[in-house]
Amino acid sequence: MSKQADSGPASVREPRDVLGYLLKHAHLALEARTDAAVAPFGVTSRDLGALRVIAGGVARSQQDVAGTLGVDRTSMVALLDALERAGLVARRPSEHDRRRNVIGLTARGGKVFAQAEQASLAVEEDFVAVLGDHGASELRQGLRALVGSPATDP
Amino acid sequence: MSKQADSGPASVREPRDVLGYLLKHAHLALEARTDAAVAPFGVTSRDLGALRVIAGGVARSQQDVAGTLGVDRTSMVALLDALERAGLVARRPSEHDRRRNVIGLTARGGKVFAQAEQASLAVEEDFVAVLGDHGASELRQGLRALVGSPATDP
DNA sequence: TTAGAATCATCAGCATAACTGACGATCAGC
DNA sequence: GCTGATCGTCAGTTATGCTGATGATTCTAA
Repeated sequence: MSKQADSGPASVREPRDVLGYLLKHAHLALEARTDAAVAPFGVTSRDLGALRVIAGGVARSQQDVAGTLGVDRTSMVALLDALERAGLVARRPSEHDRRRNVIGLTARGGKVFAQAEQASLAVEEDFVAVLGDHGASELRQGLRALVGSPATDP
Repeated sequence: MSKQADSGPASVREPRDVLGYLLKHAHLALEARTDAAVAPFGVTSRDLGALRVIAGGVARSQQDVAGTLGVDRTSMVALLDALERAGLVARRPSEHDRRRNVIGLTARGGKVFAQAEQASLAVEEDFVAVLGDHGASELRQGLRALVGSPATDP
């Protein structure tokens, strides 16, 4: 053997001390619960994210929606294909720039979004309940600060 | 067109108000920075996570490592294949249970881990610097609480 | 003691999603 | 008007998770 090195020098971080681990697992846990909660409405948490941005009415194009969500532009094509097939959103070419598609919710899409969003909110509140009201809002505050600052590249 | 519904009723959450969005993007941002910081050592943030668990010396099998990290057991095979090919870890059959592989760091693996972990720590500290010491520790605290509570399934 | 169930590492196959690069259609600036 | 950039789309590659199967091994119970 002799190829095996000494491998427990006491100074090794526990996974629970690693921020990346915490962020990943918190996200996975919340996503799993959200997916379960919105599945009855025929959508996934991913779909709901897109519906939310579209409902916000700020996005001017598919790439706007994709960029806002951090989804790849080519994945957004398929995502919207599915939502359109399900009758939840409608694409129409922009009048000002016919390269762009303007995405809007259909009447049915609006209803589904409202219901799924309510379920998602309930899941979120339950998820952060252990922190208490104060702790929950501080967590959001902190995360917003992290996400808000793009980088420190010296 | 008439198929388009009213799509901006003011009550739509901004992405920044959605916990899932915040967790996902905070994780992605940190992961990207970590990957950049540890790349010079020939590993990814994913590799580093595995090295960390292995260095901890608690894992008794590949599946232990995979389970701790939340990585699929079948993906762990390929991950360890790569680390082994790079000479950073070594598999050997357990003496007590020869179905299991005991994974250990090689001497070189220990060095790479130490260097990459240091770089990763620096990235983390820089990443949470905007929160201040107090805010950073509160964030970790909150996340630990979220990850710690498995579920509330009524 | 031995037969059947369970566990571990591995592999193959499928699904999802990110990424790159290309294309046609369209727009903007010179 | 031309050139270059942008938008949606498609094709192909890669990475990862999941399921299910296999062989080797261990455990359990009769």
